[in-house]
Amino acid sequence: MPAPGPSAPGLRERKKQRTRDALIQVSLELFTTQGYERTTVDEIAEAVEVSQRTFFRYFSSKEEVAFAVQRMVEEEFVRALVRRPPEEGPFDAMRHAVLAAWDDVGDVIDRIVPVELYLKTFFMIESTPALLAAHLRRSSEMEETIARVVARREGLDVDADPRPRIAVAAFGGVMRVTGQMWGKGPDRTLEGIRALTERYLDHLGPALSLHWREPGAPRG
Amino acid sequence: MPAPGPSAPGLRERKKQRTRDALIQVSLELFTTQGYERTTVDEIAEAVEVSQRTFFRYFSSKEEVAFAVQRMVEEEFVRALVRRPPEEGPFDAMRHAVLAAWDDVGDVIDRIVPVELYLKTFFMIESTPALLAAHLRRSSEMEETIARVVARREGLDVDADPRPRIAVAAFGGVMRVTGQMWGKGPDRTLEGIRALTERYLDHLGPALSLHWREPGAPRG
DNA sequence: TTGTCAATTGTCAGTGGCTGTCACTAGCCT
DNA sequence: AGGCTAGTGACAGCCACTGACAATTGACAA
Repeated sequence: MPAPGPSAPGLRERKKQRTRDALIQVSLELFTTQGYERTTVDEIAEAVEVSQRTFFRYFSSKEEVAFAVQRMVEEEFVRALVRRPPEEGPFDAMRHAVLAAWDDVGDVIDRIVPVELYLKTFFMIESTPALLAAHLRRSSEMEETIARVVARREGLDVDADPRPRIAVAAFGGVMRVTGQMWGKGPDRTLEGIRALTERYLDHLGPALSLHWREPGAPRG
Repeated sequence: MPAPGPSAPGLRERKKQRTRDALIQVSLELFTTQGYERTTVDEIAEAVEVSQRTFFRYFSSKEEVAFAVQRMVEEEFVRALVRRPPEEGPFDAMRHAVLAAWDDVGDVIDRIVPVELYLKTFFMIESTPALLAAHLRRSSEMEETIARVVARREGLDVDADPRPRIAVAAFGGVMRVTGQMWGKGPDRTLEGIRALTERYLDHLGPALSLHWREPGAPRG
């Protein structure tokens, strides 16, 4: 019997992982080629050779599978943010975290699906009303998470001081515009969105990168 | 035959309007008392004594009816923004427009449903995932509209200069946080949300209210 | 190896949002 | 009065999603 190292989680577990990956891959492929609405869950299930019921055991909704990869990207960003040195101000930290995340996600994504497919998916999300709505809700949850991280970095209480949430909301707003504009523009590559991120943040930065710890902080 | 003045749009038209208003009122009442998900379209239709099919002829989805009043509020804001004097900077204009809108919407809403019901609806939207998603997507469309208004005011081209969209995104982000915090807080009145709006915008203002027309404007 | 347990899956039936179709009713207009 | 047509109801059907139960299969111990 082989020692169950960290790379041998048992047959059952591996099978599950394979099914999950297959569902993601097939879903994104169908979504990006035929469109999200024109793809039925039955179709996906059939292509992966599982029952429709099983699909819903892996993903609680058709929407969720569309965000499976996106979720990894977001987690990468949060990790990057937590890693930023504490002496950085909130905006610098967020800014550097996004850019660092864009540098690293390529590898992370490639472990599940081709980066190309992820980019197409991202574009599809932006242009499918139902998915755009879901995306924005997810972003908003994300912002809450980030606001808490920022607050912790600054030693503040999110519920007592509105500044973390406000700053993150403004930052998030810019990130969303970046995503939209990237989708509309011609350069649909990872480098493209990274460059755009940098450029757009430059517009907000000069106006917002004040240090909160300095005197003159606004009242509670 | 009575002269069809502006207040006499024909029996058929009036009947339609009454059906529509009834659908809105009943829907919001049911949504806010039983919850959105636990209210079926059949239920609404039955209460108004129309067929389910007719409901969908008035509103393209169950979601849409939930935003019928919200839509009026948004339109009020855009009107207020357009009315702002051109010498005001973008942020001052948006800020004053929101506050002016909060002052006026009371009357506008009351023509259709009690303001009380609208406030309860607003709260319900914030706390129902499916509606929150829809709300955010609508907000994002709203921001695009506003960005164009702002750009026109400043004599800019939205597609050439990213600043209008970025500024509006940041502003919109703060407005959304305001809505959320209002929902979580104790003071669920129109005055409450107006005050909170003012307070939160004060936090962003000092950092962002620079004049774009001054020298030192960022590059393209 | 084999039997048992528990996790995973398939099948089936049902709910609810939403759409197309078609016949019918009722306001409108000459 | 009578034809026209907007608005409606009734019906059938698609699809996302869920609960319940039975069948299967990997895990693990005897």
